[in-house]
Amino acid sequence: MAKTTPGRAMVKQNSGARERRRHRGSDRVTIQDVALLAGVAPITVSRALNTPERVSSKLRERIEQAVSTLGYVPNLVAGGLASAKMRMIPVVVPSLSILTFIEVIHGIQQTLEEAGYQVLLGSTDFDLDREASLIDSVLGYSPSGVILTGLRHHEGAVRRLKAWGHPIIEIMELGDEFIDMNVGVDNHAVGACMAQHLVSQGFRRIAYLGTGMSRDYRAMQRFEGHRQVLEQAGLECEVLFRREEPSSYQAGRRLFLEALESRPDLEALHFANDNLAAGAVMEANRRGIRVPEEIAIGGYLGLSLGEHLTPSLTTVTVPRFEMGVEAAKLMLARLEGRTPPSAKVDIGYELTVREST
Amino acid sequence: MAKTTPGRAMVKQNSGARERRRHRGSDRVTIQDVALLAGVAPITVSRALNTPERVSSKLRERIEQAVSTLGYVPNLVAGGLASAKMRMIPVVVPSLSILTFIEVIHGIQQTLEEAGYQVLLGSTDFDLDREASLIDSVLGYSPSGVILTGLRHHEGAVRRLKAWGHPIIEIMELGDEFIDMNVGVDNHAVGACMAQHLVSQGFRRIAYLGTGMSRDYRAMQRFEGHRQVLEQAGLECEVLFRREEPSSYQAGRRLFLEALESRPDLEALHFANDNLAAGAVMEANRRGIRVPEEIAIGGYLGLSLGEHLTPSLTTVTVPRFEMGVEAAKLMLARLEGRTPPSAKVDIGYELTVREST
DNA sequence: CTGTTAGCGCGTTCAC
DNA sequence: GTGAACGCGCTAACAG
Repeated sequence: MAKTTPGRAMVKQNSGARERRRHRGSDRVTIQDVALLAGVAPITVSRALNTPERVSSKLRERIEQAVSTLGYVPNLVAGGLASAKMRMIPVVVPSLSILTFIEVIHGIQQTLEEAGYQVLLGSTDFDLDREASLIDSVLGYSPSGVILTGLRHHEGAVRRLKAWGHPIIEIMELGDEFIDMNVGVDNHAVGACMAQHLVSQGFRRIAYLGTGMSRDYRAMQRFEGHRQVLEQAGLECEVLFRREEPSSYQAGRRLFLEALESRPDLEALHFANDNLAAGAVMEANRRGIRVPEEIAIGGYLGLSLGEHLTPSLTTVTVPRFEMGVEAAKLMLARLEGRTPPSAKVDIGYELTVREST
Repeated sequence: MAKTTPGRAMVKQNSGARERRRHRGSDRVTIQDVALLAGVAPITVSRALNTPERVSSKLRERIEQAVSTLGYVPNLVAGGLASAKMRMIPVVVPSLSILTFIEVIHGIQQTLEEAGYQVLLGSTDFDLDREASLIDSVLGYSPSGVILTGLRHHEGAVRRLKAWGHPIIEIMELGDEFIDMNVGVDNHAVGACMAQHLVSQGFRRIAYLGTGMSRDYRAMQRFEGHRQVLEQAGLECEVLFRREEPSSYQAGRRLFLEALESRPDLEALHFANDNLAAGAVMEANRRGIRVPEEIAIGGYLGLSLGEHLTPSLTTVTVPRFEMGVEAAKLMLARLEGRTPPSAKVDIGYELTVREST
């Protein structure tokens, strides 16, 4: 019997493998194959991979050897089912065509990927119902946590999320009624900041120009900050909105021309973001209108473009990439069981005064 | 016995539920709960959800009813394990800080999400080893397919991918040696196209200026196209490279100044992309250098910015969003069992002549 | 068209 | 420090 052992072992191995794959044969290398080769139990392989410190270095080495000779790649789905946790974080944003969200996602992705988490992308087109169903479906992936945009969501979704019990971060906006954690910027203060700057520069006839506020209520919050400052300064609050149109250089150019036409006595224009403001500066260049001598222009975001235009653009800069990084760090802290100092992070903003005002 | 049936049924249901959750109690609603409420077998619920046409409308209705009263959300991980397919497509790109990739991702994401697939984001920082390990780890999610950037990959990764047996699309670049499917643009032709334009405009002293080619070999392919055209025209091929630096408006401005300084007799500048070219135009504006009278500027990409600058930018436009959409469509075709007309899609490009040349 | 049975590959639980 | 047994929730395979 002893002398047949090797042969029998091999036969058993083969037939065992075939047996297991009787029905739906994926020919993937499994933890079982590794265990067989390393001469240990599957669970030991699992431990060697997930909690190496709980396995003797001798076995660990043998297992690592087997892993690399077989080219074993863990089946994260099986692991996820067993442990009810996938190393995955869905990030749900309103749109991927708006640079702001992209930059935040970049920060999130970079930080999470370094820590071994993958980012799942979802976009809602600013529709809270779509957001709700998207949230439901991504929860089906058993993610480790979720990152959402804004503080306003479908009521049912909020209820389900609160019951869910895993880390949730709401980004972009700051407030008191968040689900779990909150990283963002005070939109109202941002709008007020630029308005304050324009007023303090001595401008009196100031207009606020924006697009898309019917979709993105955060743009409306910034406007509200602007409005209050003007009111307190006793100034009239001129507005030019194109609520349905997305922001673009093109839209900025049009808005600029319209404003000049309808109110030629305007002294300063506060644009809802740098895309619009940059469009306005470029239109002014094309028409030979001097900025800020004939009319001043202010934006919001801190797009790198604004720095290079002539005149360079005064703006309120929000650290968007850093916002993503902070959100990811907060997420990781919670995932690793650390208790973050605060569940709410104000990412801040900065008034960047340049030539256009 | 008969009269106790309802009671017993309830008891059984409850105790059964408890029993199942003996060990690790997730209190999630499962397909089992739905089946119980609808009075059918779990598999019927599964079918009603995944292939509704194979279930009688009567049962389907009852099941839908049960689903919504219980608020059942499918556990995609369990389904993924059972079917060896998660409705998920990893998209692996070199960088999320380069707008081009973002726009392609946008097209992919939008198209796939409509079809009920989620996009998993991965970035490699142009490192083929990182790409290889990223590929290995995303395959662990049992995705339905994979989208990769470029045709050059780690050798082992290519081998494993070829053995994998699911749809794989390589984007951005066009070639004959692709793994499974290929959607992209002919970089060599793109570079030649702009060079051809500049030569045909009568420019003779032409320089090619680029950044980052040590990381992104596709930039080098475009340059090679440029070089060949100049050679055939009997012109000298001037170059100014900053191989390590990423592209930015800032880099474009510096490159522009350096070129003027080192070779004041240059007539036209062919920039490796619109970020650089736009930077150059903006620097020219700032210095009062007339474009194209004193020096012409051409770019590549078709960034919307180029259209709004003064002078507006001549460029070779590549439909990046559409490239993503096409890649996603090809993926979907394969996933739905349709055989696409071709495994290779040339997304094309267009010379957009504007004021800067 | 519907149900029964048997896993998918791994990690948790409990025992040694 | 290591292993055996079991089940996570769902679907493929086969039968009726």
